[in-house]
Amino acid sequence: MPYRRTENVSRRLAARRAAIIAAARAAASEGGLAALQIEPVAAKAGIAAGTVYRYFPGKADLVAALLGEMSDAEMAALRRAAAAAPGPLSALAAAIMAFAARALRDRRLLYAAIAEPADAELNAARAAFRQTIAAEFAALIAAAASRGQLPEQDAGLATAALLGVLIEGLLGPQAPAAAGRERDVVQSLTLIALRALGVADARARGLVISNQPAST
Amino acid sequence: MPYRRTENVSRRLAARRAAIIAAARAAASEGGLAALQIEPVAAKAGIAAGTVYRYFPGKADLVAALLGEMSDAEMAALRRAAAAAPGPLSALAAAIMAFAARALRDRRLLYAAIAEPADAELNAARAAFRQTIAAEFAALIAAAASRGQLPEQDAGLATAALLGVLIEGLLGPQAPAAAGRERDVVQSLTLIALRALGVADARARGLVISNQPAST
DNA sequence: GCTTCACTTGAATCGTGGTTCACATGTTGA
DNA sequence: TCAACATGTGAACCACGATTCAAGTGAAGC
Repeated sequence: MPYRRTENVSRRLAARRAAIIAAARAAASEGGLAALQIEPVAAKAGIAAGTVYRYFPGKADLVAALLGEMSDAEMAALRRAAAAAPGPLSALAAAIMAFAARALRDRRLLYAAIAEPADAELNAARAAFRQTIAAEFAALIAAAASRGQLPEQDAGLATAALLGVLIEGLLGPQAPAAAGRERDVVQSLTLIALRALGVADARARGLVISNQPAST
Repeated sequence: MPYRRTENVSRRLAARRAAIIAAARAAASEGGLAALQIEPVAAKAGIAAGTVYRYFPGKADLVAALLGEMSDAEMAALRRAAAAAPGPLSALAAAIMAFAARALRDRRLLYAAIAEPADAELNAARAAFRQTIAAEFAALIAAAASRGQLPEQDAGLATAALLGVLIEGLLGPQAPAAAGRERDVVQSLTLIALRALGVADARARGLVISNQPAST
């Protein structure tokens, strides 16, 4: 039996798989979904187009893998931000700011992932991505609501609205004007988001300021 | 000179053009953008595929025409709703409710028009559609702000956020649960939207109730 | 070195749906 | 009815990009 997959080879394969996903991320980040094509991605990863299909059954699976990675990273960041806050409402504010700050760091990529007009095949993967983030925010909202720090309201609608504020405010057509004043945008948008959820203006301003730096 | 276009023919042509747009609208309303294809639309309009190109240079132009019609209708409805209100803030609330109520009347169509993953060609037309609506809301926001009924804030961001609340709340993935309780959704979402803009919770509730029926 | 597979290649294939165009049919004014 | 032109037709064409696959390359064990 003259062939068995070696540890060494396994590592190489895994690395290549990761390289393909990284190439896909880079392509989407640079040129949006339009640039997320098999041939260019393969070229970026230094392999032939056909090889991609050794690692992913189809394009949809590749995109799903990329979105999965992004989803994990996003969730981790939100949790980290929330965990560092003193209370539920502050945690919610921190998570919102973290999301906004991260989004502005690579707007094109997030736009591609969450909002860019795309093939219907991607919708399932995209829905999962959105759902993951939505669930995270929903939990934070629920926590704050259970302490009476938010008014009674339809949780699903509130979560959707929050996502809407963030998506449209960060990625929407008027957002491009934000270059250079990311800090401002993050703070203003967080203020708006908190108000939308029912936090009084004055209180919201305080939360925005107390969660100041919003790095990472 | 043995041919000159007759009044009669002109009317027929105009009617057919309108029929094509209507067919496109129906297709999008029933099957989303995926159903908005030349051949099916032509069939719906009772003509051959090639004939569509006598009326529109290309698919993008057809879609643009449809979006233009929708845009006009939407703007008229918003203005009508706002005009009937007693003051600027009430007008804003009325417009928001009108938009939400109309959106729920044909969610699929609006989703196709504003948010559904689509070909990049449509983006220009779609952007114009969004821009029209955004401008309308921006004007209402500005009017209310100039009377001191809204706090100082970045107008563009506020408008984007408002659109985000509406789009995501009405058309987003979690929206489908709304069947049967449209009235509730319209009111809750309007409340959230007004709060996002800086209207205090209590005041916002009053505005939502006073603009009650939100018909048309 | 040699056999046996896994992995890689990239040109050819394929499906999709918008667009074209040679031809057919209508319409007008004489 | 006829000439001249507009309008309608739908099958053929085309571009695009995902996917396939027969042939080439490389690693593992003998």
